[in-house]
Amino acid sequence: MILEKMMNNTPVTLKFLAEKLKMSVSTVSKALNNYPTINEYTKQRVQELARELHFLPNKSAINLKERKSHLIGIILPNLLDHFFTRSIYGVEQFATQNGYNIIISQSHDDLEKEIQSANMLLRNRVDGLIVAISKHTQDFAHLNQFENMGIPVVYYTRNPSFNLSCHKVLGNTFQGCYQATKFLIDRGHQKIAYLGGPKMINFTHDRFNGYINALKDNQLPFSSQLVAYTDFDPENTISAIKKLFTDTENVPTALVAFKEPILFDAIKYLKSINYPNFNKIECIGFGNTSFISYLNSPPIASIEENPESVGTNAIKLLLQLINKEIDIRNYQKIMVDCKLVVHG
Amino acid sequence: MILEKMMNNTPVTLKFLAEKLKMSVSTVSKALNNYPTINEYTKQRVQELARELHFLPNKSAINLKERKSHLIGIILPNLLDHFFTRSIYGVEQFATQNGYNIIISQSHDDLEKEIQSANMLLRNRVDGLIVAISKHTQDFAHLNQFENMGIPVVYYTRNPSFNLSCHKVLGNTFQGCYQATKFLIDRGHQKIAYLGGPKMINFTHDRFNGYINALKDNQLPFSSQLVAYTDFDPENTISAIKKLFTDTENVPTALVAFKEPILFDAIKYLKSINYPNFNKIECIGFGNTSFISYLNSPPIASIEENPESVGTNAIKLLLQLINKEIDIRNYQKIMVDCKLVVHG
DNA sequence: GTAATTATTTCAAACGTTTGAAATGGAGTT
DNA sequence: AACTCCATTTCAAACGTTTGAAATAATTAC
Repeated sequence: MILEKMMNNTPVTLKFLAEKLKMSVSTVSKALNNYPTINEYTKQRVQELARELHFLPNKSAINLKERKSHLIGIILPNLLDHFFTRSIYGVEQFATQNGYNIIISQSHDDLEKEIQSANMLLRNRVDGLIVAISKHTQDFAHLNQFENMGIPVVYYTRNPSFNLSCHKVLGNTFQGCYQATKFLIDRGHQKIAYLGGPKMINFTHDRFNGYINALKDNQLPFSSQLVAYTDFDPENTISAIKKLFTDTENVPTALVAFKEPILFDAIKYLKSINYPNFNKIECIGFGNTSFISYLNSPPIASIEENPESVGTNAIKLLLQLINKEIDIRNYQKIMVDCKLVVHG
Repeated sequence: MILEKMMNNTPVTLKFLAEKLKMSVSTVSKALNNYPTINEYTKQRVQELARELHFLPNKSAINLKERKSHLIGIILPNLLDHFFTRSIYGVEQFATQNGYNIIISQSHDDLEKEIQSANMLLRNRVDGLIVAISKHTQDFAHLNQFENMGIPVVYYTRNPSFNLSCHKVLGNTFQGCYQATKFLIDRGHQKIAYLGGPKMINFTHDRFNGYINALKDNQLPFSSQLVAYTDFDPENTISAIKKLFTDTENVPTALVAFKEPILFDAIKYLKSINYPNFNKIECIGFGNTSFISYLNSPPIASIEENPESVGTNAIKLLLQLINKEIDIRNYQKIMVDCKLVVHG
């Protein structure tokens, strides 16, 4: 009879177990949750039957009762950037360990999609949100809704550039860039170029400062001729590289770049024009892409941003906020150090 | 008064709206769901207040009532392989359009983690599952649970190699490999090597067959000297390449490889040993990696596997199964064609 | 003006849990 | 025999929706 019930897939609920065992639903519930007031023998009987019938508590019911979803929302620009996929790994691991599941949504760097994602996650009543904002996010109404409803939000990596009060977990991009520049200085370079990224991404400036400060701390002069900016469009990178390497007499011998794909575009171009002393130029970029070993003029080192650690820090902070171990208005800022990885 | 209630974040529920409007909960519910029996004016009033107070229906409650979670589970080996992240894009788009959210879990090619993921998704009562199994999955008990509970499962890309009855969406890897081989033949190559992947991945054999058939259809002889197998370990790729290119008199002039990273390892090695006529060798691999443009001995073409389309097909099939437009026991097999992308 | 019809709203149960309060059934005490 | 006390179990309400059936109000027909 029990088997029969299983077969025509009537769901196995507390009520069903209770009927089989001829006891009340609450006894069954409490037995499964190991309440001290329940008799040991009763617990055994209940747990045994539950196992036998593959009882799975219905999460929707629990969530409704507990007014929790046990869901963490993540909004990020895309899953094609390994920084983000690696960061998810850190989030997922820690979240799962603590009984939360994650629900990922890509904004594709589009504000409209980001708003949609936010609303979707809101409808799903996520217990918290981790977000790397799109390039175009200036207005935060769709994200502020969460805090207004008491749902904590942690901004990570990409975050509001103006100092909006919010929880942040960031790569210590200043330190990373400082370290890379210092490394090149220690190798004897005097003229180190800096190839910056889109100015609208908030940490662009921090990286530049890392570069500047390393120069200053080592008594090297700063020259604006050695600095250029680009974005992810290879054309613009080529223009920037022309400024730095060909249309100048202040020729650099080393280069620190905003991000590896940009650096690769730069290297590709220099190589394509047979730039004199090309293989003397030492380059470093943010990223530590796994493909580096296939390049045959690879960067000398990479600035590893430890995305897993950024993710882990973000979820840890978020869980503290959810559990009210930290007050939601007591805004936190966590920096995760970068690490210089020397190749070869 | 209304504002006050909003402020101390009492949740805005149907009941709350009903009280404000002095009508019953069911009227409010029906008004929001646009029931024809509800008076137009009433609908207006309800919808206006709902908008004003940012009413968001509680999904847990709806899910409980409807016995649905509106959640699609995805289990895949990892998010670092662009094939998978691109496939997710296809899934996400279509799922969202149809009112489903996706919840992604990585197995890291570990059976134990895959089992955990499966159980987690089961507890969350996903309405359907899309899965690319781990390399080590031989036993399917943890995945069969879903169908036993009436939850449809679509295997995609990686799927049970023996012809287990199940729904499958696969890249037409035979056709892709055939096309690539044919392309090389048409360019005049007579000796085309085939570098295969791990034999435990089910579609390895299909690719090989594509290669073989292209040779046969074009009256080229097959030689086992021109075939070698490897996995993702560069050491093994080097051994395979030695067999194919150096320890033989039957020297190939072209190469079809199982996957691009493997092909890159091969190219890197041949280059490193200054293989004679290196730049005459024409290579093709599965993948169409975005990094190809940075290589300076890039493959002549890529076999684009259209992961987005694989994803879209998987979710479309899954939704048909969920909606019972296709019987769950009426096992489907969908092939998604590859496309040869010629570089340069 | 009453009955019949139609439009609209409300009732009430259900989905599957959790949990404090109340009830039950002994055992131990006097 | 009546009482207290404890262990254990059950009751009942609640979480926020949905939805068919029932009730009510408004309109039309005769």
